[in-house]
Amino acid sequence: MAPYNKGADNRASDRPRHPNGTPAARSSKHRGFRAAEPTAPRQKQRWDAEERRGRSAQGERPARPNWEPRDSGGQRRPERDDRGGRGFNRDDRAPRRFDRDDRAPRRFDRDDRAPRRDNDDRPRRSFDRDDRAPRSFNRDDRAPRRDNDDRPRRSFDRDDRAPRSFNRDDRAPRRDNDDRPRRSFDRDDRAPRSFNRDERAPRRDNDDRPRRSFDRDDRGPRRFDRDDRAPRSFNRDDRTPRRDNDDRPRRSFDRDDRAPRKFDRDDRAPRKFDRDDRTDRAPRRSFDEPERGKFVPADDVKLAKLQAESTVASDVEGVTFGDLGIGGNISRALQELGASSPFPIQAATIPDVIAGKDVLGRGRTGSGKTIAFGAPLVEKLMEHGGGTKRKMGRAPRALILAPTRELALQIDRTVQPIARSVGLFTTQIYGGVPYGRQEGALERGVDIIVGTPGRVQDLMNKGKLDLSEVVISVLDEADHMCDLGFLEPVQEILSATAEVTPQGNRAQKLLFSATLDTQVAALVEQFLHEPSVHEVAGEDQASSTIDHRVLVVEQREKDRVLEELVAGDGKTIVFARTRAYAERLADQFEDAGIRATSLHGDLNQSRRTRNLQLLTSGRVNVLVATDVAARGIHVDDVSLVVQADAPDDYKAYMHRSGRTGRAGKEGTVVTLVPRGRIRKIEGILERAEIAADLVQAAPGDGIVSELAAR
DNA sequence: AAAAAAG
Repeated sequence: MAPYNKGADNRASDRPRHPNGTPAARSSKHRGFRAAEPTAPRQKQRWDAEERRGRSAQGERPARPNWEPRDSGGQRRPERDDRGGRGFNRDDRAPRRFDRDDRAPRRFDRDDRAPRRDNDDRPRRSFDRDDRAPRSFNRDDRAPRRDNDDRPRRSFDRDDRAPRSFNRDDRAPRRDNDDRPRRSFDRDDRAPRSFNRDERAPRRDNDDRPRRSFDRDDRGPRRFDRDDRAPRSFNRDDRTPRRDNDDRPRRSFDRDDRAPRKFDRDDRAPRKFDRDDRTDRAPRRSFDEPERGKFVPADDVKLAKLQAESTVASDVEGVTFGDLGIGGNISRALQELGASSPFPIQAATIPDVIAGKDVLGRGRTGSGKTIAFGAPLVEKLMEHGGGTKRKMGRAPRALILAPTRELALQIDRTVQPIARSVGLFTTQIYGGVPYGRQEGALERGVDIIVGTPGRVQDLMNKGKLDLSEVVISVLDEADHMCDLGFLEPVQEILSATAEVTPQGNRAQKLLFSATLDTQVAALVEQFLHEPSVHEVAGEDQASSTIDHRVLVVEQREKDRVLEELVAGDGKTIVFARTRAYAERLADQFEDAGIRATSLHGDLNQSRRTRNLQLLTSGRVNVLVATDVAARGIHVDDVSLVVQADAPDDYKAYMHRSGRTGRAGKEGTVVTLVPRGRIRKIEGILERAEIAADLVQAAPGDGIVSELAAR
C-alpha cells in the first residue's frame, strides 16, 4: 500500500494548472494561489439571494422553514469557530475544495487519480462555471418557475400545494424532448388527483382518512394492472430494443402500470387508516395493543406502523405555540427560528409533552419534529426547573440522543436558541472531538444534553456525566436507535436517567422518527409508560412533493450515468452503500469538474462538519454520502437525491429521499439499480408507499440529463 | 454485509 501522503513536490506536478500555466495552488497560503474568478461561485450565491429576497418579499413565510437551524443560510453562528467568517466570503473557500493535501491522508490513494487530472481544465471549470454553460440552457426554462416562488406557502398550508400540481403540467413541455408525449398524457391522468389537492383538504377537515382509502378504491379496477407489473419488471429485456431506438414514449406504459401500485393501499389500509380502532381512545393510546394487533404476517419485513392518533393540517389553523402551552419567551425564540406557527406534528405532540406524557411522534421527513420535542422539552424544564437553574455544576435534566453527530449538532442548533431564551444551557456530547470542551461544559453545569450514544456513554462511565437528574429523554430517529449496535448503549443510557421527577411525576421519554414503527417496541416496553402516539395525516410519502424515479442501469455504465446525473446545477446528495464508494464517486465527480465532496465515517469529524457545510453553503453542488447523511440532516434546497446504490430497506429509502422535497419544495429522487435488483427496489417502493417511474437508462440518454437538469 | 456510534 502506498503511503497516504506523497511529498508536496510529487503532488504539485499532479495538480491542475491554470490557463496561464501556474500551478493551481489551493489556498491563499500556497504559492501560486489565485483567487477564484469572482463570477463563478458567486453566480449561485446571487441567485440564492434573489430567491430569498423574492420569498420574503411575498411575506408568506419566513425565509426558512421552522425546523431549520438558523445558521444554515450563513447567518450568525458566532460560537462556531470553524466558520470564522468564511461564510461571508465564498472566494476564500472556493479553492479549499481542491486542497487535496488535506484530503489525502484519508485512506484513499490519490495517486491513481493523478493522471486524470493532468489533462486538466478542472480548476478553470470549477472557478468558472461558464464552462458548464451548455447545461444551463435548460436552466432558463426553470428559473422563472423557481422565481415565482409560490412554494413557501406550502410549508404552512398544505392546501397551497395546489399550484404545484399545475406546475406539474407546466413541466411536461419543459421536458421538451417530445419523444415522450405519452408521458405527459399520463401526467394528465394523474392530474385529477393533483388538482384535487384543494378538495382533499376539506376531506381532511372532517378527519376522514378512511375516505382516502375509498378514493384509492376508486382506482381499484386498475389494480388488475398490478399483476401485470411484476411481469413487466422481469421482462425488461423485451424493452431493451425499444430503447435502442430511443422511443421513450413506451415508458408511458410504465406509468399506467405504476398508478395502481401507488393507489393500492388496501393491504395497508387496516393498519394505518382503520378508524374503528381509533374511535376507542384507550387502545389507540396503548402501545401494546397495536403492536400485537397490527402485526400482519405478510409484513414480516416492514414492521407494523404504530397505531397513532392523527392530526391534520387544518387542525392547526390559527393555533399558536402559546395555545399549545408554550411560553412567551420560547414562542419568540421559535419565531426567530422561523417557526411563527406550529406545524401539525408540533401541534399534535406539544400539549402531550407539556402534560407530562410519554410521546411517540411520527412525522414525515422535514415536517418539523425537532421543534415538536425541543420546544416543550424546554418548557417542561422551566416548569420543574426552579431553584437549580444555572447552578454551577448542576446535572443535566434533559437528554436528546441522535444516531449521528451531524444530526446531534443540527438538533442543538435548533434547541439551543430555544433553551437560551429562558436561560437554560445545552451542550453537545458526541464523539470525534476532544473531550476537554465537553467535560468543561459539564463541569460548569448544563441543562440539556444533545448528543450521540457513544460519547454520552463514555462520559457516563468516566463519571463526568451524571444523568440521574434527567427527567426528559428524547430519542430522535428512534427506530434507528433500536438497531443492533445502538439499542444496547441507548438502553444503558436511558437506564441511567431518572425515573421520577423531583415532584414525584414520571420522568418522560419522547421517541420521534419519520419511520416510527414497532421496532421501538423493546424500548417502549422497557422505558415508556402509556405513551401517546401521534402522526400527521396526509403527510405520507405519497403525498409529498418528491418525484421518484428508478433507473435500471448496466453496472459498468453506472458511474457514467451518475456523473451525468449530478452535473445539474441544483444541490444534489448522492447516497452510496460504502464509504469507499462514496469517496471514489466524489473523486470521480471532482475529476469531471463537478464541485463535489463526500461525507462518511472514514473522515475525521472536522472534515465531516466542513464537507457538510460545503454543501449547505452552496460551495459544492454535490455531496456523496453514506447513510450517515440519510437521516435528519437538513440542507436547504436539495433538489436531487441520487441513490447510487439502492437502499437496504424502505426506511432507508424514505429517509434518504427525505433529504429533498423539504418544506413542501419539489425534489427528485433517482435510484439506480442493476437489472437484477428490480424486484427488490419495487418491494421497497411498495413498502414505502411510493410510486416511481422505472426505466432503463444509459449514459447519454435523454432521461438522465433531464433528471440532472432540475 | 455496511454503516453508525468511543478511542
